[in-house]
Amino acid sequence: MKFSTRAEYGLKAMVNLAAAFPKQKSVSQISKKEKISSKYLERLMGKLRRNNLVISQKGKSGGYVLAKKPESIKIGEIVETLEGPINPRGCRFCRVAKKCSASLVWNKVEEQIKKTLYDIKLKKLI
Amino acid sequence: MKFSTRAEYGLKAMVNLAAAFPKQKSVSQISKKEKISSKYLERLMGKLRRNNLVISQKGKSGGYVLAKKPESIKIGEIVETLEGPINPRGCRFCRVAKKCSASLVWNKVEEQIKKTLYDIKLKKLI
DNA sequence: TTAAAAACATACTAAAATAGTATGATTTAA
DNA sequence: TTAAATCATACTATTTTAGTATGTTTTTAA
Repeated sequence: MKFSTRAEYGLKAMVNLAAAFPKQKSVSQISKKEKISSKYLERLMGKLRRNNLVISQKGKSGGYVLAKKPESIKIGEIVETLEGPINPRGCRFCRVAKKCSASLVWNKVEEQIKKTLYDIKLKKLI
Repeated sequence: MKFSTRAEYGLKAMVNLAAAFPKQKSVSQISKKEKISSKYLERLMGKLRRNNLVISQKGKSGGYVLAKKPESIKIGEIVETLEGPINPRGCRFCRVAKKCSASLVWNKVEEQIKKTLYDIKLKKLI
């Protein structure tokens, strides 16, 4: 039961952008600072852009800016963008038939994780 | 961010044993009921046994019994036995140096998940 | 005008985790 | 004494994740 490292990488990148906000930062700046493979981070930024969490500017002296203010970006948005939906256990049987005995547990956990992640705003992590 | 299916399988098996408690049940009975590969389930039961959550009886008409009453077995014990410790993100840098910006998030999530899983008792899932 | 530095796209490879199988030994009650 | 159970361990297959490679496109600053 772990988050993937891409969630960690992406979150760190977003914290960097939050600290620079409303100025932009390039992938190479962030990757140096956080010691993340820049090519890998580039791809993660693409996902964040397609999910409207950041805005990119191409060309020399380009980079990324947050698409919204740091205080209105929820950590949950970032994590779910990079990892896919938080869904602690999607029991294949539960969906077609009645709920299984375990679903009470998974649902409760899902609720708690989401509550936590959507309650914390990016600004808090700067 | 998901639990593994072995956690699901193991939990279902434990619910079966809880329903039968204090009688025992064999792996083949449980695997048929829950449609889980019996060989795979066998191995999971081994883990649960080594963690003192169930007691086994070998030989013909053998099987497994819960080692404790269903109302005193916490779901967290089962899940952590099968999946390893709940540790949403063990940032390798955080351990050696100061906390990184993300650790506030992971710690909060860890706390919430553990609270949830250790609060629910096996008896509730029967 | 042009070269450098950035985003963007996509295919590929490597590594790790997970699920599941195979084989067989040991135990015990019917 | 045999059938049915646990137990142990090694192996294989699949899936997910991380990371690399090879470019193309865009834009600005020199």
